[in-house]
Amino acid sequence: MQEYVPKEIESKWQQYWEEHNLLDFDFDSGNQKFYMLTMLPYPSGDLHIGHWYAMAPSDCYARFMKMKGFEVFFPIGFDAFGLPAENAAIKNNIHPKSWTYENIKRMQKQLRSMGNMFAWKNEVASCDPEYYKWSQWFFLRMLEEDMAYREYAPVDYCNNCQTTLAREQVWGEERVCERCDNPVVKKDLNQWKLRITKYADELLDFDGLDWPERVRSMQENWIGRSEGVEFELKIDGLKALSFRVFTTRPDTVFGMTFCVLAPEHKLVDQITKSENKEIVKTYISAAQRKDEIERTSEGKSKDGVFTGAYAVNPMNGDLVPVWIADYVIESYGTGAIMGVPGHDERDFNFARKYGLKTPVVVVSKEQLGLIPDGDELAEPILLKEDSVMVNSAEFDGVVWPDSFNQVADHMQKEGFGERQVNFRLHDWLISRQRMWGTPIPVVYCDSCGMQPVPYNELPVLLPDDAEFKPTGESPLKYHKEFLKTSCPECGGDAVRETDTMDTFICSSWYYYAYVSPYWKKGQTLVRDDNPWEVEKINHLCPVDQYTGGIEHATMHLLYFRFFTKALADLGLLNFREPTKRLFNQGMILGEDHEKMSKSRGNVVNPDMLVKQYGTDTVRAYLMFLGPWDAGAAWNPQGIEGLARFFKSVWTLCNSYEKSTDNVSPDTEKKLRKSLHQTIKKVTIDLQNFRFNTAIAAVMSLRNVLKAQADGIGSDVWKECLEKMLLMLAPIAPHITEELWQKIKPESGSVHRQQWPTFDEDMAADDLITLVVQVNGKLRDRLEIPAGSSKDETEKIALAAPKVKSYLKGEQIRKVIVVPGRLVNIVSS
RNA sequence: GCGAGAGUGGUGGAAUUGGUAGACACGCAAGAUUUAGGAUCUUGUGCCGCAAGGUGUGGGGGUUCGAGUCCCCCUUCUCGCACCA
Repeated sequence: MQEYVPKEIESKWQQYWEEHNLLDFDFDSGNQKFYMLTMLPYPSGDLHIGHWYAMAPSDCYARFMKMKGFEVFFPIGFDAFGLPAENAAIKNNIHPKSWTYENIKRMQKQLRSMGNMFAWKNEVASCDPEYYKWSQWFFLRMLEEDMAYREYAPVDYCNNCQTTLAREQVWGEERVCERCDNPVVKKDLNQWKLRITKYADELLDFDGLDWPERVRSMQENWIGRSEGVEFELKIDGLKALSFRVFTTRPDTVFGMTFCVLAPEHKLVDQITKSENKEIVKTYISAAQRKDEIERTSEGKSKDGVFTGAYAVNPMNGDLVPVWIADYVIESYGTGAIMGVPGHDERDFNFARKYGLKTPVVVVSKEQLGLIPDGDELAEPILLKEDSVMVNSAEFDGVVWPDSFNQVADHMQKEGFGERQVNFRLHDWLISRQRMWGTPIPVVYCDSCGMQPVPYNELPVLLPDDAEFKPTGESPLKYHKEFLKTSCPECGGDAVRETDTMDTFICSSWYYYAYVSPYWKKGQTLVRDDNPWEVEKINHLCPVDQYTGGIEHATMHLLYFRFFTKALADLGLLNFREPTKRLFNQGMILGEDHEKMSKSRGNVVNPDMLVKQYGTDTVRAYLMFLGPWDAGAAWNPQGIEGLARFFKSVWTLCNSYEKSTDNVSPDTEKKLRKSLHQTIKKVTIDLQNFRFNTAIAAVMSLRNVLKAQADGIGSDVWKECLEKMLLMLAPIAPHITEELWQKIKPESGSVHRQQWPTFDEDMAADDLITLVVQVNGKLRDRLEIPAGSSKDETEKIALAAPKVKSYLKGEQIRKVIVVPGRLVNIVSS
């Protein structure tokens, strides 16, 4: 028999499967569908080991489900818009389009070398006009429904990348750009936004979703729902002027000794007394000049300035000074707060710094007898549960949560406040001042204002001849043919929007695009179109199992849920969650346990590994490294173990041709038992994405086979080999196909076989190892029949000589028997 | 600070409901085979000890006949959020 040479068989089978449509999705199969989805890759130009780590186990699961009898849809595509293409364009003087399509071509080849059962016929690339015309179409529909809107607003802007950034693209305390690590600044621009906040509450509802707790809590945290009260404060002496504050602790309102407005607050100018103008102006311009780094990293010390104005506490008529301070953020809540220093850490620090009073208005029940003096507080009282209101007029003695409700009711009744739910989540800012993205399909006319591009003019195409210079502005701004157009309303001169969409738009609906790729290709679109084949989308979606990296927990995974809900409300989908089940794989790290990067020199090249070991070994090793969700550090030596394993599987299968009718019943039994135990373990493990232990179980079966070599040629031996190949088929599709064709060519592809089943009785041991402990310490192990009763077990254990010696002279006080497992003898 | 998760041999990692700690692999050691190297095979391998035995899952305490697993305290690490009112 020939040697196992992976590269000779792998490309052969890849080609064979594709040419014979062996793994294609068949709508008419009658089998239950299973939509398996792995996050679509960005075509960076080289398939990284991280892609393998994400996709190989995913493919294994898809193949496993196929063998289990499901009709599996496992598509792939490319998230092909984005900044790297533009940077490459500027650097190499090449159009981002050419750069991107060259990369896609290269990556297609690399992806094919993985041997995944990808549905290549359903492939999409988001930079294809036939793809992004639908992104534009969705935008127009959302615009009609007021789900998209334009707003002049301060935005995070990266001077280096010359673009606005969504909040989640700004990282860390230093507030740096996620791409280039440069500090982000604030800039006022007219921006397009999508009303994701409309779905804030629904996005918090994870009912019926089998998602990792981690992602759920990250999303909850991100959405940041908080229940409170919003109420109005009038400015003393300027009764027409008022501002609103949001608080989650209305029960502490009697402890308000000042108010704080964010420096950007609209009212600041109007209420500032002339004698305070100078200092306020200085403070504001200082705050503006400070970039975000300074503003947040300044030791969190609270500073601010007094405006000279006073506000009226609507509960008791008290006058409180109005300050401005940059610890209050314009974009959260109302951009203004009530300062209750007795019961809030930040307010406390602020009050102590500026000599403001810090009265106590809620205490614990224990403190009721001796209410602390506010002036002597060393720190604020942050108690909420079971807190009791004091120094609060008619509300004295009211206990949380009644205290919240009674004050809220009072405010509502008196008409100056009401209950309010606040979210940290902001509307999704989708404008990007970049060229390589989906053009936002609107035009601006001098006389008619903003006008949507008519549906039948979609797509608004990106020019192929834009010039890339490092000017910092979108090349679309200088491209006359693109820029200049006519108004769809009046026919007069108009200019196109030159901003493009955030690429998270593309990835918010790609899994629906897969179902009917390039649907209505070349056709003129109308408003009432369906963006996909309705029967197909309803049959295949939602996605049954989604897998991908945890890094997308609050961005992509939130946006794609939002998009599904929005599209459902547009009547385009009949479900509201894109996927019920999500699994996040961990990250693959370098040998040094650090993130892989070129600068560290710890990057592992999958192409080299494939060349050396073959695809099957690389796939299997990645799955063997550890639990998939935990991630793993690359260990260059470990892969040898998998290479050896497949070699030995190959060698073992040579014995298939041999035959014998001279096998001991003992060997036969051992083999059969191991086989069924292995099938059971592998089936359960694969179901739960525990690839590492599944592979370990097959390795154990291999070890048993080697130890029972006298069984070679027997029927059960052959059965073990066959089923071992079936179990390995999803893990190592090529070698198993090759060997399967050697031993059972008449049955067709190994990947079209039924997943092996197991029999509990066959898997059961008939002898078990009984552990005998004396006073909790292991003293002996005995082989006893599996079905032994409690009494029998106890008798056997007590009779064991070793045990007896430990019990000499001792009195037995208690005997604990766990049938089938252990006996623990407790002696005096 | 808040939230989530994790600390098990030289290494990656296994351990149903609390019931044999270290499966499976890597590495290492000895041996076999080989002209040599490589490859392959066999055996061994938590730590201390010649052995009997003792000891052992980040540290400390507790519950229990019995704890890697449950409870309390501490500690270290990773990730996410962070002046959110």
